[in-house]
Amino acid sequence: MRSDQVTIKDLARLLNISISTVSRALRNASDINRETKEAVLKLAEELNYEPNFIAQSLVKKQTKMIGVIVPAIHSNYFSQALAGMTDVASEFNYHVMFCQSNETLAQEISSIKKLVASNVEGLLVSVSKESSDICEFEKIRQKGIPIVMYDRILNGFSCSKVIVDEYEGAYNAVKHLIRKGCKRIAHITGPTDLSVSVNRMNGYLGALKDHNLPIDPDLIVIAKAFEENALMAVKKIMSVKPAVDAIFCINDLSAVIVLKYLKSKGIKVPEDVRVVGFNDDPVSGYVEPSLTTVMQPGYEVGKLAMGILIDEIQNKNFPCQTFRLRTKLVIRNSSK
Amino acid sequence: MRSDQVTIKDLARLLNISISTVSRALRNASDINRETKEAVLKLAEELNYEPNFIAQSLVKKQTKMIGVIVPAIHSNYFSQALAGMTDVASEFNYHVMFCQSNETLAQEISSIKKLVASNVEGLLVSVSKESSDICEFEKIRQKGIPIVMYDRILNGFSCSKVIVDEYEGAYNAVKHLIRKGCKRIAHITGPTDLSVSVNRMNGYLGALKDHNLPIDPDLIVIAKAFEENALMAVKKIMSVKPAVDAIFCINDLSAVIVLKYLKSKGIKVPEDVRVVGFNDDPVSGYVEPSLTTVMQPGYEVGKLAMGILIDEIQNKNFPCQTFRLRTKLVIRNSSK
DNA sequence: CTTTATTTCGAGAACGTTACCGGTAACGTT
DNA sequence: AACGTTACCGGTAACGTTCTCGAAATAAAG
Repeated sequence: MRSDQVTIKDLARLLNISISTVSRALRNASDINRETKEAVLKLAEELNYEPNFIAQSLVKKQTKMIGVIVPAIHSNYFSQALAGMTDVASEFNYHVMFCQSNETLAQEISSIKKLVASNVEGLLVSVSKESSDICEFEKIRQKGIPIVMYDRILNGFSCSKVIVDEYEGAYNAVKHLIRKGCKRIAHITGPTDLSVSVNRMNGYLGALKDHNLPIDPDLIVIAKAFEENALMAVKKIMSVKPAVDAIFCINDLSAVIVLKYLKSKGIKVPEDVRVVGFNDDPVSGYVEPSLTTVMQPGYEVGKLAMGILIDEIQNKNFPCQTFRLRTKLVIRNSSK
Repeated sequence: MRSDQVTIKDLARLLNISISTVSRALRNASDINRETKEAVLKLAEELNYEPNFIAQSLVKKQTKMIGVIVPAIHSNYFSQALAGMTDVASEFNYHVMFCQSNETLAQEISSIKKLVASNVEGLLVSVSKESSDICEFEKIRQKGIPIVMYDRILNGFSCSKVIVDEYEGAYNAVKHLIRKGCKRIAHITGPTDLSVSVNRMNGYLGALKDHNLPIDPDLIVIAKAFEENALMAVKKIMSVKPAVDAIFCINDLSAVIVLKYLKSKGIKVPEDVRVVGFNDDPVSGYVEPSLTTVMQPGYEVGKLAMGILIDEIQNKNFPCQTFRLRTKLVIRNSSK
């Protein structure tokens, strides 16, 4: 903040009128003479006057700032979401203040506190993998600050939420495999307490059930840290008899590891085993064979979440609806 | 901003002391009695008092906010940089307000204006592909707001800059190819007015010259929109006689397209043609064969740039140095 | 017991703006 | 001539802090 800033006072002094009049002229109120108003505007232009946003914030009690918490900004999906958010925010003249939680609860909480302390008017949060506690968020809401959760939500906390329909995405992916004639479809999932794991797993189970395929517990393997444990998982899966003819992976990076392993073992994809991932990460278009995957509309999630939040801020009502965006199955060579 | 906020006034009233004393207690000044100070702190804790950041900003003339402009937030490199920035910022208790230029000059300018109007204390900018005009930035600096440019810099504008040594990166990549025995090394470059193109091209030329290899203009092909024109470029290159034995690409995505084309034509990589990219995009580890590439330390660029900016803000001196971070050649199968 | 130093505190201005309340012309109406 | 409208404008209090200055209370020194 510069100290040489031109203020409303300077304009008033130079024009020999009161600061109230200048203020009125600037935010074109009704009770002001056209000529004086024009004089003020002209001088303001000449002196390059810019209203002091901080001072305005103080009296109007609004900062036009929105806090966004992202688990990890590298990650194609979240950066897409962030892009959607900033686009909508700037359309409505809001600013976004942005923090990373780096997937830890501690950083998440400290970020939230910082954002609240900077008087954000609303919060957009996707919780870290560690988070399950509601009470921190309850505190924020008690202060009257609206929260919209996106993607990684906390079920116990009531607020507006924007998520993608992972169940349907997984369901359609597995249905696609079944239509291709697969009968023994394995699933590599994540930790059972994560909503991503649960939703995608349920979609998998639902599709099997609806198509009268038996559910074989041996074909469901947990990869605790996702791609880091995917290799172990695929090894385990490929050792099961009778052999599987498809693997549905919780995300693309795991699927890529699976593809690599299968190739190293001389197992042909998609002829011997079909593989499907989740996310539509850029890699999936580049691997060999290219990977069939479930596209999540990250940009749209961001746009919608920000739109809802701004609406809640401006209308001061909090409907607590949950919006579920649809995924899209992107069929590539790994399942053809 | 909530209206039910506990203020310093409330504390004063409840304790029957003046607001000045409360203020002193809160920012532990020297001239205050230990007991009263403790009483204030205790009550503040009980009532959950949080200082009003806006009010503090107004009188202290500092907002603790830094504006960051990114050409495009999706893009692994820039999101890495952003991660580095936010990490450093939060370490020094600064906040980052973030805008996208989406590679257009218009959005870049409007973003800058918005950020300045919100009283950011400094600006971190990577210019869009369209930008070449200095005067907008001159205006900002005249207001006393420090600017640090990172990655995509404007040479004509004097400020601190953080870039990666693309020349050296390209030079080493080409040297690596030469060491592998390559003699006819082609280069797919970008538009000639972009600094990325120029720097990498110069590195390529430098390495050839230093190793006494002739420069063949037929082997340098411009792909105007990078990867979108890479296919045409590689076709042109492969039609040149005598045949090339290596292709150095301006970025990884172009290189991946090159790899695909060569594979489709039955040309073996690295046996017939070696390929090297630039950026160390995540894809490069997943393609087949995996891609040798030049790693740019995005996270470090962000950290360093933010560190310099904060230093300039706090010490109010603007040394206008240029920092050049080193790249790292990541050797994978496409050049082995 | 006065004088001086030290500690502790309060009053009030300031930061730049908005918003409310009232005042003064000028004009028209009765 | 007295009154009511209207149009325009100024004074001033807020918003929640920090900061300077001086005053009061206490302690130390003579």
